[in-house]
Amino acid sequence: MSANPWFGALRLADRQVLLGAAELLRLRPGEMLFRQGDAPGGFYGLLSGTLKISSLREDGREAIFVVLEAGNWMGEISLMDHQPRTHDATALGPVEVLVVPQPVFTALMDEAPFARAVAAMLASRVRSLYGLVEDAALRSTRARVARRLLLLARGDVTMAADDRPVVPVSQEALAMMLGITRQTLSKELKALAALGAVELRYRRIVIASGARLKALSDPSR
Amino acid sequence: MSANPWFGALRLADRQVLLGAAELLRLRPGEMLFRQGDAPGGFYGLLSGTLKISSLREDGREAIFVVLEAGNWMGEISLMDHQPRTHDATALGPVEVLVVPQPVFTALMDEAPFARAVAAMLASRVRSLYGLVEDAALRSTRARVARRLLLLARGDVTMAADDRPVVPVSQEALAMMLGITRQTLSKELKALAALGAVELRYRRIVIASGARLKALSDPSR
DNA sequence: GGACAACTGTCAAAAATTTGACAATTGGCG
DNA sequence: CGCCAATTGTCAAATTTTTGACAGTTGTCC
Repeated sequence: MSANPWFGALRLADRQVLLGAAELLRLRPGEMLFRQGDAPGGFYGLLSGTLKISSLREDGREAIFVVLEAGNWMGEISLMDHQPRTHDATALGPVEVLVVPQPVFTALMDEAPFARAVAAMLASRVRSLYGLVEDAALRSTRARVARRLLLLARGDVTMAADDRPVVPVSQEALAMMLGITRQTLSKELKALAALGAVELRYRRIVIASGARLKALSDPSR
Repeated sequence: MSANPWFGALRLADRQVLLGAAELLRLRPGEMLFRQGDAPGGFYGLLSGTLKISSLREDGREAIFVVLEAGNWMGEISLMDHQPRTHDATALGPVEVLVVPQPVFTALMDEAPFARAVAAMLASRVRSLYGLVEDAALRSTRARVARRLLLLARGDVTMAADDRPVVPVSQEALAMMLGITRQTLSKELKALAALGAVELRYRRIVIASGARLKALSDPSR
């Protein structure tokens, strides 16, 4: 858990409080940690497994916002503004989550170092969200695909030593993250593959050339 | 300035430190407070006027993210992570800004109440950004137009007593906020007008029926 | 080692959006 | 009051994306 930069940068005392107060929760594949509209629950630390943060569309399909990997903490927003959850969190496989009760979190926020750390976490979240909004507003579909692949690759545990990261995601899921259809994504991926930026595999995408992909992630529409 | 809920909720002492350390900066119409790539400058409080936060597209056009009204504070993200600015901030008319130097801000962050307040501000920012991302990913163009109008109307100072808020923005600018072309926006606005939700004027849009507009802001694509 | 479900590749028609172009309207300013 | 620049209305062609439909692949689970 301490491998996570945010958690690792906390004061020892704060880390101990969090871990000491936390309850371990196990989720089966497909089980939900929380869903849209739920009351704020707690402060969650992902111990192992991956969580899908998504939102249901009216037509029954879903848009995936992000896939969280082990080490991440989340849930602080609802705790801070006492508003209900705006997304669903679903376990993609077996998941272990640490659940820190709201009162413990609130008490920690009375100390400047912890409050500052939470603010820093939120700041980085705002930054990456700005990136997403910018993408949607002014980038071509191709560039958006490229950027999302790079983003997903960064959190990659599968990162191979030879700098050919593997993004373990189905095209269906990737299309949902981008808010486009599978067919459109498929066409763009083909194009990226033809350019030598990626290689397509079953249920995963290999980044053949990060540099080439990055070059393709700039152009506007 | 204290009319702003965030600033008003600060401790008296913190408000005094901010105002005491701040320098007043006046901008002429079109002048820029900062631009993409600039080093973090300070913590900014908008005293009067409006600021446009935008980003330049490769083709020379711009995407407008948000238009800030007097009373808002901003700039805290760059101060927290020491990363350069990701957007341009341009004065839309004559503007007065309070500039709080970085060291003063950093010092304030050593106190829990202020750090907590900043975290709360960031949390609400994350929430509204989530809304934008969600819109882009899974809402129809019509719904996105409706939602943006409602969003812009909320910050409306022109809010008339009879509940017919006026959004003082040109169609060109609104299209840029939504990342669509003026022609597409025009068609959608026509449709909304035909449904009695809005009335189109020169350089402004009157919300004829907030309820009807809200009903139209739900459907996915 | 099959069987089967999940995933990917592809096509064509329909729908939506962009591009480019030009006329009509509006409101500020001299 | 009248001119002018900015804004809005509208069209049509070109492009992109979605919809719907199937066939082919891949990997997992008996």
